[in-house]
Amino acid sequence: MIAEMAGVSVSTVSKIMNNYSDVSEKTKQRVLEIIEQTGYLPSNSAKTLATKKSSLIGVIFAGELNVDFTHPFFVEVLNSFKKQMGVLGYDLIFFSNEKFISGGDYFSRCLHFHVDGCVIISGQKMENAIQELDMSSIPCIGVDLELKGKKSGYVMSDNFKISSKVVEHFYLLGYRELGFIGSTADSNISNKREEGYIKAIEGFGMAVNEKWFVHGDDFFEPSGYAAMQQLIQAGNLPKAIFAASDLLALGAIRALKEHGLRIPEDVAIIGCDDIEACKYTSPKLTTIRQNKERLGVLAAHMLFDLINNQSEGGSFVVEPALVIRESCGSQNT
Amino acid sequence: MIAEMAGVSVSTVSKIMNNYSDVSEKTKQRVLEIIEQTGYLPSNSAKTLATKKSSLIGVIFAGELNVDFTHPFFVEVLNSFKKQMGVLGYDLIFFSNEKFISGGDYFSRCLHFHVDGCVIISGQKMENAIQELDMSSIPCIGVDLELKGKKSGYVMSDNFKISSKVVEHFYLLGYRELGFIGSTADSNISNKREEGYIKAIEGFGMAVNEKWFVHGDDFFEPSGYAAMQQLIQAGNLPKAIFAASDLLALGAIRALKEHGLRIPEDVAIIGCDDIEACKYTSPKLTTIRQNKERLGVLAAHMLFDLINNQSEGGSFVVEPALVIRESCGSQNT
DNA sequence: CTGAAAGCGCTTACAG
DNA sequence: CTGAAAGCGCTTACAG
Repeated sequence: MIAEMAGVSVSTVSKIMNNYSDVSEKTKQRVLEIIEQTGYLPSNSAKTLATKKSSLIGVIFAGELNVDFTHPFFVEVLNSFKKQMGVLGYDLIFFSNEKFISGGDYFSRCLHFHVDGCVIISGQKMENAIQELDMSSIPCIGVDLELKGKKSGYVMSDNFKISSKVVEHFYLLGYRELGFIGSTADSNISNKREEGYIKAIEGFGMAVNEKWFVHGDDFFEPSGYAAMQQLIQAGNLPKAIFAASDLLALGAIRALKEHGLRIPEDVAIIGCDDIEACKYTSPKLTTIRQNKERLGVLAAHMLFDLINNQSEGGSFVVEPALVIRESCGSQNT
Repeated sequence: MIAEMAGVSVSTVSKIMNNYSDVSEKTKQRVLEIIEQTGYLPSNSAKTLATKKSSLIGVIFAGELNVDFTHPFFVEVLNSFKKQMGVLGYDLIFFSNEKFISGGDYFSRCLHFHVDGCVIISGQKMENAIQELDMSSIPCIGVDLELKGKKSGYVMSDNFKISSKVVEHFYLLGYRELGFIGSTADSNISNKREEGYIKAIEGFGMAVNEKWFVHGDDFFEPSGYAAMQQLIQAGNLPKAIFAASDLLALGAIRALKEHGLRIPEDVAIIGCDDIEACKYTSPKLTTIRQNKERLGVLAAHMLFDLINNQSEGGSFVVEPALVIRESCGSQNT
């Protein structure tokens, strides 16, 4: 350790760096000064090796069809997560999802890097490696992913409430023939929204017409386009459609426009997420806002508490909000 | 090391893990088998401590006003970079840009984590810490950032060519009154595009009207909106505008629409980057595509070579391409 | 072909 | 209040 320029032992320096109390104020000041001058930062690997703590959080894009930096929703919660984790003193390490050169599932890789905890971003077709991690002693927080392990927790929006807000809005505007565009059946989130949607429709005493429920391969724009095409092909469109993501909604709008259909005059649309793009489309997209910032901050704090044994895991559900723009009009009161 | 279940020494196991040749095939097989069974992965921190190599690449969002995961252009090159780095055997670590709890500039933090190299994403208002890193012996690759250090290099699109393609397209469509929307004067990239734009306009023998050159605070949508407002306020609009980013262009379009102006009939627009959103707007945005995937892959390979001393730094410039959609029409031949 | 030993830069009981 | 020593889990000369 370079800091023996101060003429003290390594142990003493170590104690100072770690804010132990049993050091004389005098030597403490002297050492601190030298540290300041040299811009010294202890080697992370040595520290990690000695303590088994790395101040590193692993981030994992789970699922075979996984989300990446390109995903407008998750990327925003990740952004907020990263910031919050930064002020808590952690850096992030992103695991490459390609098969690691030296092999190794997520769990071994967590050990390998001694990460203090992980955040796992939901994707499609979950691999077993995620389960293994979930069940391990490594603290994990799922985003839109219901982790059940002892040292795990998760955050997500209240998906049932999302759907009921959509239905309520449609209902109040006079729409009675409601359709739905979701993702595949192996998407838990899509299923939840669909289920909630159906419940809400029935709750309002309207009829559920299964023909108007279609599904893409994922949550992206082309899937929305394809799903809408399918609906248009079948003829007899619903008056209003809830798309389980904004991107899906944008795809649907593109298909509608290509067929000369107007939004909202012919078909009203509500998306979900409130990504940036909603504001720039025409018509501007009415949607359900997921509080991405809050999801990220919450995930960070939960993970922090888990790491420091101040909590037992569990979940946090955040409140969604309807954002009214132009894609539903305001007809019929 | 757990693997002494094999009845050999740590040294031997180490040699096997590192593919040294001087090990008998027999013991090698035996050890490999045990490794396979236990799913053993060596501790990264111990290895790093011993070798000074971490197989970690630091990613830095540079500048006080820095880009983050939310930026549609950089995020795509990062995505491609991450994938490529993954197959090369590296994981990524993201430095929190908030002041690190224990202090430390980028250089110390690189030492701290023993990163093998860094990728630095351009932002606005570069801090000195970046220069320090650039000049250090740590391999660095800048994205849209001209690093000059001995162990540094950078990738970017050919910004002059970007501008000349824009002008050529405008010219061929008959537009003669050309405007420009850029970012602040401290953005090197914006300046390059503006400079190239002016040169190209003059090259085609057209007049440069400075009144039609305006600037926002950054490359984001609201800046484009504000800049366009300014132009509209001033009256006497140009016939065609080149915006230095797609987001800037989208903002400009929004302002134009609010004033009842039509695109491209009243004003034609070309953006830059070719982000996803270009396809979903109306009109769909004509733009210059930056090959984000290639930029990322190139950055990864250059960094790899720098790390392995197979190159001396330098730069790579990638070819941009015009993508014609709807925001320029095709009038006047 | 194999292993004992030193070293990487820290932390943590433990003496003094 | 301070320091010597062992240990964290690897790698790398160096002997054998």
